[in-house]
Amino acid sequence: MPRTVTERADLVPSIAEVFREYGYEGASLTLIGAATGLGKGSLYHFFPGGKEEMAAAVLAEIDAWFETHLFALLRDAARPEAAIEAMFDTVERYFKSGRRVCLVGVLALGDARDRFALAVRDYFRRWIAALAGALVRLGKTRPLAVALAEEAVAGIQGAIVIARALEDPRIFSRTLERLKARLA
Amino acid sequence: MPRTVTERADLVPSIAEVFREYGYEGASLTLIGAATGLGKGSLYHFFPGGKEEMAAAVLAEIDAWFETHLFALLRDAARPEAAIEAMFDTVERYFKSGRRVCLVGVLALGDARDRFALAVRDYFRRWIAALAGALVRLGKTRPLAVALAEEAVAGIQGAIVIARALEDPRIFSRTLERLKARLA
DNA sequence: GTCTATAGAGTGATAGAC
DNA sequence: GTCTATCACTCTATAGAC
Repeated sequence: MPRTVTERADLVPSIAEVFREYGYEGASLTLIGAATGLGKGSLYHFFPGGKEEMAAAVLAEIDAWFETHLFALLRDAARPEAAIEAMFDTVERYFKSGRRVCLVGVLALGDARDRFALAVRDYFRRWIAALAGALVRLGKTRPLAVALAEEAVAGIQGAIVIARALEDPRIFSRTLERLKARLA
Repeated sequence: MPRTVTERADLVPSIAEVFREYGYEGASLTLIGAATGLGKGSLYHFFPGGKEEMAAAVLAEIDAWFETHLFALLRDAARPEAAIEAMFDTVERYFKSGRRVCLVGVLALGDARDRFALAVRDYFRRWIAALAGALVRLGKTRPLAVALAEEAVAGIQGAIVIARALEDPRIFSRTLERLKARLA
């Protein structure tokens, strides 16, 4: 049997897509095995905690991605205006115009929500806080900035739901444009 | 063996809560049996198509509820302004300030989405169309009315996600207030 | 007897754990 | 790959209303 060395980190993106497509309950180890090309034995070698540890690893990776590609930029940008503009572009591309769901949002709605409640809450809190901070630096009062940030982040999540429901990616892009205009 | 006569329609609300709480995959017949107090025999007597028929019945009931309590009012109201105001009140109460998820939205995101795609698409289409119609009668141009209706319905779905994620019902009510103001 | 509502043991398949 | 638990579902049996 060949010994093709695999890194745990290399598995996470494949596993993430299975969770996104089938949800936490629907993502069976068989599906995850097929997506990664690994047997159950190998999967348990990398993730002794089983399915729950796999989902936690996926969540951590998503969180890290958003932290570096979105939240940090919103917090540190010299020009908050440009950072907000970039945020919407990044979101548009990341969620593939609503064809790709937000796994964090799916977990928030689903039955496994209690298991990942901390990570889910933290992700959305930090997104809203980072966006609100950028808006404050744009000259908005703090209460208004927080309100607008909440509206934008909720709007993005809702746009994913509606785009999937109507099977129409254009409504996702359209909604993002409107949300962007609300922040200006 | 007691013969306590049950109506199929009486079972649907209990089954609905199981689907809402556990999702389509997570809602096992054991859970549904416990929630309804019925054995598998009875469940299959009322729903020969099994779990899928149960979910379809739940979706149909939700659809009918929204049709009479929301969509019809938006379409027929003499005063569209009042109907829109009432819509937000009804939504606030129906979703229990975001503590109760929207099963239609959950199904739109989940893996069983293809099975119920028609019903899900129809529900959101009719909601957006009814709200847009009311906005037109309020004097908005049709394109603006459609844009605002899309934004409001997506915003409601997003507010549910965020309220669940942050475990904070107040953000749901707050977001609904802001969405209402956007339509005025 | 017949029909309807009920219960639940038993089916094979597949789940996640190891 | 092997394990046990659980899945959706089938089937037989039964009680009572007509």
